[in-house]
Order: sequence, then C-alpha cells, then structure tokens
Amino acid sequence: MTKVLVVDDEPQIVRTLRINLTARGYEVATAGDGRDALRVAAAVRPDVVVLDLGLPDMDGSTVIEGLRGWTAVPIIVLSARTDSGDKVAALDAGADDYVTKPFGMDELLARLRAAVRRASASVPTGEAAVVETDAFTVDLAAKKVLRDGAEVHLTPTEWGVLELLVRNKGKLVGQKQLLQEVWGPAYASETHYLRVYLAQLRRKLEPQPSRPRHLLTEAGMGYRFEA
Amino acid sequence: MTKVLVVDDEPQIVRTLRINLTARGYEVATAGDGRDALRVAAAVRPDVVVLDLGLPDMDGSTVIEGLRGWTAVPIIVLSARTDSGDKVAALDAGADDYVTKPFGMDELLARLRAAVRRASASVPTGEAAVVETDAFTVDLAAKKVLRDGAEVHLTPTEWGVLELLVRNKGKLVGQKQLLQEVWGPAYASETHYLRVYLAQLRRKLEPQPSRPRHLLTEAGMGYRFEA
DNA sequence: GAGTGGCGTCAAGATCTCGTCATGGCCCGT
DNA sequence: ACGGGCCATGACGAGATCTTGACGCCACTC
Repeated sequence: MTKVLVVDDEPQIVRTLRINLTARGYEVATAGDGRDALRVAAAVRPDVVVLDLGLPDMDGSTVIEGLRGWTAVPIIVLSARTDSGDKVAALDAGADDYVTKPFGMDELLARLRAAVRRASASVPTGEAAVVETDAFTVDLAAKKVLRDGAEVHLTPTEWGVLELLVRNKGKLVGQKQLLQEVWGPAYASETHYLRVYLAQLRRKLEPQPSRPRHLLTEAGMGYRFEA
Repeated sequence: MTKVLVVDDEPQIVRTLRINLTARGYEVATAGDGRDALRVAAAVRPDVVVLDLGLPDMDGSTVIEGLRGWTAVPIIVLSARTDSGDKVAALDAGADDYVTKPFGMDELLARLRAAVRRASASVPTGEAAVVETDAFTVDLAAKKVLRDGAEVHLTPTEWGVLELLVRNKGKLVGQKQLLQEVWGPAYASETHYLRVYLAQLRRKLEPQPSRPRHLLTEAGMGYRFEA
C-alpha cells in the first residue's frame, strides 16, 4: 500500500487530507511540525510527502533539505504563499511539486498520483518477477526460463502460454482465456493448439512430461500452474 | 546540454520560452502542433517537454499518450484552463506537472529544473558504466567499444542498438521496443532494420559472427545481450 | 462392451522469421 | 562537384515456428 506522510500544523487540513487519502486506499501518517516530520519520515519511510511550508518550528526549505539529505522520496509542497520566489526556493531546495492553498482536492490527488507513478517507474522493476519451482525457474522480466542452471529456449507461443499461466500461479486459467490472450480473439475455440503447446512445454520443463507436476490439466476447463 | 522541446501554437510564447531557455544554457527545439511534437520528439530526444494543451490538431491527452507510448521523458503541461478536471486528466494521462497561463517565467524554470533533476537522479549514473564480455568491452559512459584493446568504430544507429541491449543485460528486449527507442515510435514494425544492424554489430564484435555468443536472437520475440 | 468426448503425442508441410549480401539515396566535409 | 560514411530497401536461401491431421489413450456413459 502507498504510504503518504502529511505534514501540516493546521489540524483542519490534516484531517481533511487524512480522510480523503484513506478513502482512496492510501496509508496515512501525519506530523505537525518540522522536527516531527523528519522523525516520522525516518520511521515510516513514506512513498510520498505532502508538506506545508508554514510550519511553526522551522523553515520549509530546511525540512526539504533535511529529507533530501537521505531520501529521494517525492515531496509535494503545500503553501498559502503565491509569491513566485517561494515556489522557486522550495522547488530548487528539492521539492517535486508546489500547490498553492486553497487547493482542489482532485488536483492534489492527481499530482500525488503523478509523483508516485514517477517514483515507482524509476525504480528498476523489482525482483518479484521471478517464479521458482523445484524443477525450473521462470524470469518474467528477462523472459528467460532456467532448468538445472541451463537456459531453456522457448518459442514465442510457448512463452505466451507459460507466462499467462505463471502470472496466474495457482489459479485455473480457462482454455478460452488462454487462446484469446495468446493467439487472439478469433482463436477462442482452437483447443487443439493448447494440447500441442502444453505438451511441448511439459517436454521442455517437466522432469516427467507424462506426469506433470507444475503444468496441470483441469479436464474440460483449462490449465493451472503450481509451484 | 539539456534539450527542451517546446510545443505551442502561439509563436509569441514559443519565442519567449526559446529566448529565456537559450539564455540559461538549454538547447531548445520547438513544434507548433501535436503531429509535429511527436515527430520532433522522436528525432531530437528531448530531456524534457513543455507542452501547451490547446493545440490546433489534436487533444492534449492524445499527445501525452503518444509520447508515453515510448518514452518516460518529463512532460510539463502549459494551459490556459484553470479547471481542475483538465489538470487531473492531463496528469493522469502521464504528465509530470501542470502550469496554468499566465505563468511566471521564474516558476516555470524552477519546475523545469525540478523535473530534469528528478529524471537525471532516477538514472543511476555510476551504474556499471562498463560492461565486459570475453570478446569485447562496452563503455556506456564514454560511448566506446573496445575489442582486443583496439577501439571499434560504431555508427550512431549501431551504438543505439548495442546500448539498449547492453543496458538490459540478460534481459530479452522486444523488437518493437528496440525499434521504438532507437529509430522512433513510427518505426515499430520495421523489423528488417534490426536484422541488418544486428548483423553489422555481430560482424564487428563477435569472434564468430555466424555463431553469436553475446548478441543473441530470440526468433519472433527480440534480441538479448549476454556477457 | 461399445460409444463418446477430451486429452496427449507425433510428424510433416505451410508459413513466418532471420541472416546475408547487394544496391541506391542522402548528407556532409573536402 | 566529388568521395565517403551512413542509412534504407529489396531479394533470397536457410532455419525456426506454427498449423494441421492422424492416432491411441483414458474416463465416463449408455
């Protein structure tokens, strides 16, 4: 879940933001002043920070610099000041965006989404893209399959079938769905293709192709991948 | 030097921006409508795009999507509309920031700096800029390739292909992705180019061009670089 | 026990894709 | 104007992949 740190000294605003963000599935942490903000940020490691500039204890730029000293988390600045000098100072200090109060909730949320999207896109997509069984390993990102340490070559269609099954690990995937997503909408009833390609995959991947343990058939329904 | 693409149909604005940006050391390219914008973006590969939403030929979101189809370049939207619906739509379509006209040049420049800073920070610079194989060495930073101690000369296109493959070491890179990122979004299906350039790269780099060990083909899918 | 439907296996021809070479056009510096 | 480097494009054989049909097996039904 995406964690948002809201920093503002006006309880009114904090409350409004908390309600709106929580309702949209964000996890919300809050801080009422600069010291607090830095402390909480270090503790909860938010995915994005919404920071009011008019804090009682320290200057906004100081907070930004305090955060930037150790994290690249997106910072969206809120401020009542419309003066362009303030905006420039905050942005150059390391803020990602600057919204002037009063602000529209829709807009803030959209800017927040944009900031989060950017941040997550820049992180080289996590290792979660590797699925292992005791017989072989599938790397979804690299489109590679390893068996006994050696790479197994798959054709585009074989890969398409395997990928769809692996992405739905443990779930039953209907024949129609497989055919439509791999071959295209016009092939929804060519069930013969599936038999041929599942056999090929088993021959390449299963220790005992005739007794599959990972690429399983659900007669009359479809196929299932189990780790 | 940082390249900025300015897209606006009002010559006045384009002129003002060009002057200000050039004075601050940016390299400026311009486009007057959406079609132009996509074409120029593919050609000059800007580091940031400033995009006016009120273009004569196409909807702003369409332009954003057209860019997002193949590049993650930061997009700063300019618009006379203050309506929050427009802002939300543009940001959700993939824009990074939204500035309403009339805008302060200082602010725009600060937002532009913030966008560029973010984008360059997300590309880990020190990240293994040198990749070695037992046959040749690729220096991503210096854009050089060494083989048996001697420098191998590559044409810009050859380098573009090799760089993309090496940066995705071990991963399969789809032919569409290669074509779009090296030649531009309009060339997504010119698979013949790939065959020609991969052959040239192999001739220059592989000990046995007909039996490549580092620049591998995955028939029907794409190519892969292995060290 | 025969019939039926779904499945797995195999192999061969059709089709798509790849590597290679050759050619002509374009741009740029001389 | 003249080369030289670079890119786009066409032709074709070789190879990889897909499609298709035939056949046997199994489980279940009648």
